[in-house]
Amino acid sequence: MDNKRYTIQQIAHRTGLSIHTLRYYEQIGLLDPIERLDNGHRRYQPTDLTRLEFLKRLRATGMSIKEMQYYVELYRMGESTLRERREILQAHKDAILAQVDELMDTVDFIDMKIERYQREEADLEQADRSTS
Amino acid sequence: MDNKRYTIQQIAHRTGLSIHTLRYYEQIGLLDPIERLDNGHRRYQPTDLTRLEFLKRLRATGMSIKEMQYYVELYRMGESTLRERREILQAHKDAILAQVDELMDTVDFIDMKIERYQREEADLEQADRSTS
DNA sequence: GCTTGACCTAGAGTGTACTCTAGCTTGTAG
DNA sequence: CTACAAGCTAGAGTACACTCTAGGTCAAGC
Repeated sequence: MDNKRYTIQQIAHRTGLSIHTLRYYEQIGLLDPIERLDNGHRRYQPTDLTRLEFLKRLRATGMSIKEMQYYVELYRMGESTLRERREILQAHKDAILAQVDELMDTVDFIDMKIERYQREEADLEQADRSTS
Repeated sequence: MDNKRYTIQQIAHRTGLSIHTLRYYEQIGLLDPIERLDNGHRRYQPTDLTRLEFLKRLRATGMSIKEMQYYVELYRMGESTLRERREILQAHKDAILAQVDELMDTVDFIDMKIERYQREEADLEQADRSTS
């Protein structure tokens, strides 16, 4: 059941990445060289899709391309790098949690500002009514 | 008590923004023109600091410079834009909460991967012990 | 009077991550 | 046979948000 193959277009749809980006990711080594048909067209495998979904999550949570390249490089080196890869993931998780903290602080901050604005808007309407 | 003034360097320290960035933010209109000494040196007021801290939060939570410029423009137009400013803040808050959801999903995802790695590391050690 | 350090402006340069273009090949449908 | 869609490569271009440089002014300290 690992025999499915996808065109670059299908992968673009499934991942939400552009065709350009998919070729770019392969070029910079985030993906292993993709299997080709005789005419040179790429045929992606399910494992490529899995990798892309993982990479997409890392990117979306602020990991840089450079860091992802390093991670993938370790992955290629095999099980001797398991520990370092785990440490990278743990560090990234910590970074995400710190991000969440900052985001939630700002949510509180914005909430206060919104409340202030709502009071001011109400005051304004009040003033309007009394002058009309 | 609104009579304090700060040099650009002091503001850089307090906000964590670089001197370059402070001048840049003023140039693109995120700050109102800063008060100057006779020799042309900027003297920042507490209100400038407040604005910067607000802008810094918006940036850190993913608002683009363009959006911030628009917000500041509305602010300059006075109370007639209160409602639109509130709506912008509410939309930004929603965007932040969506971001937090995605971040937390990825934390779960990474946690699973870390656990898997830990099991694999343990297995490896086991194998090591039995062959040594 | 000279050096030093903080500041100034205008404009050029940088890093990151894509994103697009030109020119080409190939497979299928009419 | 031709048109068209999908794909290919190498390399150029873009958007964003800074970041830095060159060349200058100015005030204070030795």
